[in-house]
Amino acid sequence: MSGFVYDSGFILPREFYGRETALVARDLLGKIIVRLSGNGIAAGRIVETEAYVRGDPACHAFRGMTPRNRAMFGPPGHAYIYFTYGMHYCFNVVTAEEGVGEAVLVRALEPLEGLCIMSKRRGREKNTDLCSGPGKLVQAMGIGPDLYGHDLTCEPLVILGGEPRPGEAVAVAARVGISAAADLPLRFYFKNNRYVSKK
DNA sequence: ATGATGATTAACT
DNA sequence: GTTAATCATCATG
Repeated sequence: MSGFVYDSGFILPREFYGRETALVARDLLGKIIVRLSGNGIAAGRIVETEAYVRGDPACHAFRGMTPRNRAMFGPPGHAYIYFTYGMHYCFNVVTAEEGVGEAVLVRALEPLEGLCIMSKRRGREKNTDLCSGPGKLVQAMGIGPDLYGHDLTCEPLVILGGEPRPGEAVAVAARVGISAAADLPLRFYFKNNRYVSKK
């Protein structure tokens, strides 16, 4: 392990995740995801999230547990990763309490470290096109189905503490790309941040 | 067994 | 703004 980002942070404790999902989604803004792999270290700051909660028809856990969503019903602080549109993976953090089935979708990161690795994985050069979307950041960070259910307090994929910068404001809006419960204000992002997936 | 759908992205017009 | 790419998952029969 190496890199200033990794050495300067602290790993978020499980208690951070074991709270109301919308709160976790909001508080995840500014936190840092670190991915260790054979290619080196990659890290990014979370700038956009969405909450998926109980009683929410847009939530993958809405109709109960299936082989696909079983990680959502596991302990908080673990990864729920799913495949969609026949070509993309998305990364979520399990929240609330075990057995409930709630999670936070991480929609965008501000790249901090390992920009070269990210560019290589993405096949794109522009910094703003590396992690500005749920499918993009998963690709840039080298996150795959092998990390399904992974404990995010452990390597090789961890989330470290971090705070909003002075003057950085949190915006709340409707979630992106869903048809059910499309009006709920469960999307959180940093206003005016260039790495957010959509304005 | 079959069919509709999707927490997306990139490439067009 | 529109659309093709591309397929696992899930509900239905």
